[in-house]
Amino acid sequence: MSEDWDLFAVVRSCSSSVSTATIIDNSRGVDERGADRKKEDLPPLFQHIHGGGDISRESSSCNELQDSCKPFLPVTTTWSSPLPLPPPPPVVSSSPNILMKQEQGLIESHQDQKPPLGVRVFPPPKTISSSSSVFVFRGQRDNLLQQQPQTPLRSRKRKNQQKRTICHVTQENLSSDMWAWRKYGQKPIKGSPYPRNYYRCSSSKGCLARKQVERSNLDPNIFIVTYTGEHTHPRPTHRNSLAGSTRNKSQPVNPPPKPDHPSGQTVSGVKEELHLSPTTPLKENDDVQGTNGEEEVNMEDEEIDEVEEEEDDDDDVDDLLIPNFAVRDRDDLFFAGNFPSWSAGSAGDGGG
DNA sequence: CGTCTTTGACCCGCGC
DNA sequence: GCGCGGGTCAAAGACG
Repeated sequence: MSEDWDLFAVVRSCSSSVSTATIIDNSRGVDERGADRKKEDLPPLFQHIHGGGDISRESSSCNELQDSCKPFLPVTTTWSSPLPLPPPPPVVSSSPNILMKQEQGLIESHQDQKPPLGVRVFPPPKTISSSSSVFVFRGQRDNLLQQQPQTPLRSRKRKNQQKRTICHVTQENLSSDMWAWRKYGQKPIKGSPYPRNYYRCSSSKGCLARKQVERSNLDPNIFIVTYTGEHTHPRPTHRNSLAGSTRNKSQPVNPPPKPDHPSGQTVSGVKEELHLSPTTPLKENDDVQGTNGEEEVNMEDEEIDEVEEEEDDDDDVDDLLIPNFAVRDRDDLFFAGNFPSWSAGSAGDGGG
């Protein structure tokens, strides 16, 4: 039962088979998990979980997200805005419509618009549409950027306070993250048969970037990756192969803490795919975005550029809606400290 | 030796 | 104000 979670430990490395990646911005203020949760087979392409709007804008914010999700980004850049969203503010994901509790089970495909192949569009969650639930993250972005010096020992900015970027990825993509993550906790989530794993960036000691990985109760094949905080260091060109990096072979993966799920859904059936370890060394051809692999995802860099700037203006919206494809190597820009030159390759990941 | 994983406990935010 | 749940810390063990 818990073996599966070993996979979660897989936050990085692995094959670069980026096929399914859903990036959505969610706010934990909603409790829609009961929704129809229609679990449809996610297309081999990466899915986009949010209803329309200017992708350019939505994708703007999440710098970190971009970075983290980048690996998940498929080369296919399909986008569609099926939802008649109101004129999105000049900011990133200010549209409540785009926010959804994917993890909660709000996933629904807006087939009406017939999104491009591989693209999954989700209608604006009715519940979430309430500004109350949607804007829980308001003003957090700033905090994140400044909280570093102020962050108490336990920077537990509540859910509604932290900027969170949610990505839905398949197991395959799960490990496509180039960042070095270190697991620091695991907790059973109420309402979900699967526990949530907590990772923090181990590339740098002071890095505030965190990552949560949990299996979607809707589709066990989908993993919900939530990124929080920002990396305070340049993106590693290569994963540091630390001492215990590859220890997933026979590790007693933390068993899924008694599934709260009434259904008693078993994690089995997915374990097969879980063999990766969060610290698995990155493969050369994997994504190694630090150097050139990122190039693969470069589709509309320029567009991204614009968006990024816009996001800057936006204080209210901390939620990041980053379209998978939107993610590019522009990440360097979003580093807390801006490392214009780290792109050279000597990111000093080892602890730069 | 250094780093990572696992696990229990603690702390705190949020809802009632 | 209380309880629940989530997020984080810290210690022990394990691996390369």
